[in-house]
Amino acid sequence: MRERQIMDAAVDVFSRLGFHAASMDEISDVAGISKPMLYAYLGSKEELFATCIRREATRMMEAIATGVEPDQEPDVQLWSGLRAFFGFVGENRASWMVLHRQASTQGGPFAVELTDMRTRAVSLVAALLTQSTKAPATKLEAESLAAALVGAGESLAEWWLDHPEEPAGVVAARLMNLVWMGFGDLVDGNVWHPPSRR
Amino acid sequence: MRERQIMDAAVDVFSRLGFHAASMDEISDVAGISKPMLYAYLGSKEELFATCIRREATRMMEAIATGVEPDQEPDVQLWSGLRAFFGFVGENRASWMVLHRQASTQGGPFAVELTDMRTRAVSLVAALLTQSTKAPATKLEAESLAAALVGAGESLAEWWLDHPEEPAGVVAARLMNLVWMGFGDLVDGNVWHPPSRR
Amino acid sequence: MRERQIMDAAVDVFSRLGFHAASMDEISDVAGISKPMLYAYLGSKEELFATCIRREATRMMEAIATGVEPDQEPDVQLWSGLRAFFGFVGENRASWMVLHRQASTQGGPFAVELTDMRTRAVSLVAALLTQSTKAPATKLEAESLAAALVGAGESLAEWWLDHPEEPAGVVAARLMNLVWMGFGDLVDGNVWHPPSRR
Amino acid sequence: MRERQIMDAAVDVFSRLGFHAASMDEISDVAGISKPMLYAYLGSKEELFATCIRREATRMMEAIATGVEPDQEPDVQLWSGLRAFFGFVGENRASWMVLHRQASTQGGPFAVELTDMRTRAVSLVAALLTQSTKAPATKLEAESLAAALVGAGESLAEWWLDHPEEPAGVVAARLMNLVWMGFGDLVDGNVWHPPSRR
DNA sequence: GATGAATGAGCGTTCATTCAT
DNA sequence: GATGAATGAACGCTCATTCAT
Repeated sequence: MRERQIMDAAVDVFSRLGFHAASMDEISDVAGISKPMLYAYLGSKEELFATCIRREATRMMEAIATGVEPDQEPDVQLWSGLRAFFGFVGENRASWMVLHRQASTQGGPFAVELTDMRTRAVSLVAALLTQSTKAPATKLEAESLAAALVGAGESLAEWWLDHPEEPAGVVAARLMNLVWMGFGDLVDGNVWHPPSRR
Repeated sequence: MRERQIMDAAVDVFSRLGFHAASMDEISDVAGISKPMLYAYLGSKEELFATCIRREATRMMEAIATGVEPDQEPDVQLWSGLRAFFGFVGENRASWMVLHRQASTQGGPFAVELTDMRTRAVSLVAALLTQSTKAPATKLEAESLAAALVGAGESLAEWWLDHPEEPAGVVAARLMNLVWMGFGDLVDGNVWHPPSRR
Repeated sequence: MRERQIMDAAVDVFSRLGFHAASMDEISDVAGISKPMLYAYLGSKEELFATCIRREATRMMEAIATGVEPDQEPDVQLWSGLRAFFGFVGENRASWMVLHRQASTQGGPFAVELTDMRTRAVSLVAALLTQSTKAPATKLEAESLAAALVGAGESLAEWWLDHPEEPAGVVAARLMNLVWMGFGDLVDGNVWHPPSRR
Repeated sequence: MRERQIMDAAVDVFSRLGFHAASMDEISDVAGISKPMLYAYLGSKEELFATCIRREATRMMEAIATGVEPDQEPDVQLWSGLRAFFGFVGENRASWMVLHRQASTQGGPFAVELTDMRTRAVSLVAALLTQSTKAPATKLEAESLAAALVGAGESLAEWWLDHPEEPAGVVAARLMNLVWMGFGDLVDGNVWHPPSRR
């Protein structure tokens, strides 16, 4: 499909240059089509950007939803989710950047798309937290913890880009340990292991 | 100093409008000087922005360094660091926005400044982790965990911008609990408390 | 004929939107054909517009020629001509607008078509004037007076577009009185009446 | 004044090409300045056009107001007005075109400027007509006759451009004869003469 | 014969940047 | 040292015009 090829180019350019610095000229160049075609297929620059965000958000959420194992214990669920997340980021650097970085700086229409995705992600984590009988987490608490988790994931993913020798699983396990065990346990030498090794 | 007054204006305008939407005209207006002076003192728009980032990053690192209590137990050190961080963000919204939100979306020259700051923060936390006798963390492990923590802090701070009704202490405590106790303890109802209440 | 249907659409669109705002897309849409066909039949946008002007000018001149009664006294001839003119304008707003309003504002190629029509109209009136035995009008005099009369008619017709509540006959009679009796008689209360009431 | 020189260029270009076909590039070229200066001095294209119309309308009305002799008989007043009008048009072809032709085709903001001027012109003529005791002209009648007169003047002025050998006074006298004496008198050989020759 | 799909060229507008004073 | 005035270079967007089918 033609739209697909254009959006790929747009995600590439947006993630490299940011919304404002990206020019429709460059996007159409990268896509290998003329500017009028770009407008015919995807509308204005803002519409194009919003569409990019929506598409990438959906792709990532689907990757995570596919990877997660909903019938397992909470820790296993979180573990599978993180693994899926790092797997996706590892293979879709541009997607992730356009999705999160860029979208959060441009106000207005884009905030909606991002809020949508964050809400879905937060719901997932919040569900995990409130599943457990003993954790009477408020909505605000769950939300903020989810935000922290997402940020930790993002930051770690970025760090990972500078240390590509580490496999995705190791990086994911490291974050899993941080958020599940906490530094408190870690400094005591207690670590969390995937279920197969328990 | 003349530079000081110009930079204050720049941080104000950049944080309100973002890098691209901010115009040198407006910055010079707010600074109360003419545009040629602006260029004479701070160079190009990009240089000015990079300088802003550098200055604000330094201010923040200093605030944290001042707040942290280096002779205490690791958890107290972390806690005091987090409190200082969220305290700074709460009182310097403009600094923080220009620093983080804007810088992270503009490609190229600015990433360097941001990476610098993140590296310094990561080093601090990594030192904390390796201080502890029982944690045989490799340098790589410590660094990645620190990266995750810093990211969680950044992300939570950003979330906080949209929920200003929460007091700084509450937000900091929430992150402290997450990273010290871990979800594993949290779902069991175990929480971390500041030293005065132990 | 295919051309006929296209030109009808063109006159409609041109008169509604003006030359520049009218797009070949809209004209082909209204005509119910594809754009390549539009170009095949009528050439460029400028050619199409010129053709519209020519067609509508011809239609109008024919309407007037049909309405005029050449064997009557000069005043009756003039009267019947004016009546025919205002009758045509009243029933062909679109024609008239595209013809006059639009054509007169676009420079260059279109002026020719308009000048042609005006020349033909002026010739008719000039002939009327020189018919009369007692008027030793030079060719130049007759032509200039005719030009003035035609302009008065055009302008009054345009004024009429903004005051559609007036019947065609009243407007025509008003111009007839002006050009036949003159202000000199009008301010004395002398008016001209159509022959049936003499 | 810099504005003056820009407006002269704008009137020139607008009158040659029409509102839409005129480009800001060409106007700035003709004015001998850069496009940003054009925008700095006169605002957007629409504002520039409106300003042109306003200026030219004012110039013309002043020329006529200066030429007219308000304490004379109605016919002398009209005569002096017509003479002033043709004098102005003879020396300001571009002004007149941008003023009348162009303004009447563009809707919206420009109509206001034009309506203003037409209202002032119509008032003058209507005052002439209603001055005379015997002419109980309604407002509508006066307005329409004034429109016709204006159109006749315009058309004759245009005809004049193709016959530049005729002096302004002769052309003005011809229109004076038409509108004061009417064809009825003219075909009988009765003509109107300026007061000095009566 | 007819068209869907494509584009070259241009427009109005803005802004970082720099002379002339 | 300081500035008002000026501009080169883009940018988002549109449209008359034409291939490939």
